[in-house]
Amino acid sequence: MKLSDGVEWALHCATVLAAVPPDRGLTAAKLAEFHDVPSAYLAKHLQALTRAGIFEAVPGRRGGYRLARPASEISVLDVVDAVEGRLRPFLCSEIRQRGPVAGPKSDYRKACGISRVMYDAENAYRDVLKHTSLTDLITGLMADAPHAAVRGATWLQKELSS
Amino acid sequence: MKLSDGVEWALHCATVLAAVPPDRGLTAAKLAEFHDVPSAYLAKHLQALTRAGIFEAVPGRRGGYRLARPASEISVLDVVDAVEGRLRPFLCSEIRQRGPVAGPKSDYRKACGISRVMYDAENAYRDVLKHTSLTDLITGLMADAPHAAVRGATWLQKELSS
DNA sequence: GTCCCTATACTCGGATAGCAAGTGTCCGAGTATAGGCGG
DNA sequence: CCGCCTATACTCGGACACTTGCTATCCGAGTATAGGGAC
Repeated sequence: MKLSDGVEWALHCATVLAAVPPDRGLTAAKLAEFHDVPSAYLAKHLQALTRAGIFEAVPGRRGGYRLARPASEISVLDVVDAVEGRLRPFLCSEIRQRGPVAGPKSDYRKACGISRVMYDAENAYRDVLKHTSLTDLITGLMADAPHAAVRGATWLQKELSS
Repeated sequence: MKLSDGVEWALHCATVLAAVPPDRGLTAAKLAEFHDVPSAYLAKHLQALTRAGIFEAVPGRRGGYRLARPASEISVLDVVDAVEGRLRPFLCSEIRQRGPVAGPKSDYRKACGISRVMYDAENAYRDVLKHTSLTDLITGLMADAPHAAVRGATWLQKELSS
């Protein structure tokens, strides 16, 4: 069980975009430069986020990406699902209905207890991410590393003005 | 994020082994036959479970696998970690300390807030699995599909007597 | 001076290679058993 | 008849190919801009 690196990048990009005025945008190249990650690969994930309706892409010159809705209405889960593709980590293949002791289908009306536990765990995981919004993330970032936040804001202002 | 198929197999095997008397064992081939899965590949996971101290392997003729401790003292998390290798789904690469706005390390004393949320979610996931034991699983299986449980017990008795 | 048209530069978007990890399989090392032999 | 020894058959264990999906990259389609020309 491993998450794509893109999840971390996407979350950081989202916090940066939250600081961009709604009528402006930031290009994939700038976002990649800010985090020092391969821009071509980052672009791939930004596209996925756009398809999911979390980011908005502005084409053409002076284009770029921006949040599709207020940061308070974007959860961490939204971002993770968009990048990872919303596939369940555990998939029950009903092996209890296979082998020499398999019986009629009517014997297995209730879902397999093992899958139930795995799904419960998955839901607990998702709940935590669901109840954390981008604003929560930003509040935390500013409290944890205020100096870095100020430097980031300064850099952003410089990029937007040019 | 995807879990290995072996997780499901391992959990089902564990519930079967829980029904085997402590002084007996069940071979990898028999476990594979019971679930109709490739025995060679299942053996690989059984070895991992043995290394993790959850199963015990009895070598030689009339050997096989059995639980290393009572079913009530084995959690689902133990099995999942043994098969999956206990690697964290999310790994913070501290990209906030990279790029043009990177600052002195003293600015980043506290852990990245993004990683904190991801780890909280992971812990919620693990907690659910941790608080479910093999006995809980078996109780559920027998309640959900009693006929199948009886057939399984009969098959097992036949195999053990021969 | 104002409007329109055209060429341009820059953006996103999807299609294309490379690589690592999971998936699946095999054969060799080790051990309890079963049978035969000797006492 | 009893004990011991040897050969055997069966088990687990680790080493070896293959496939899927993530990682990384590129070039083409589309658009707002900027400049020049006509009115």
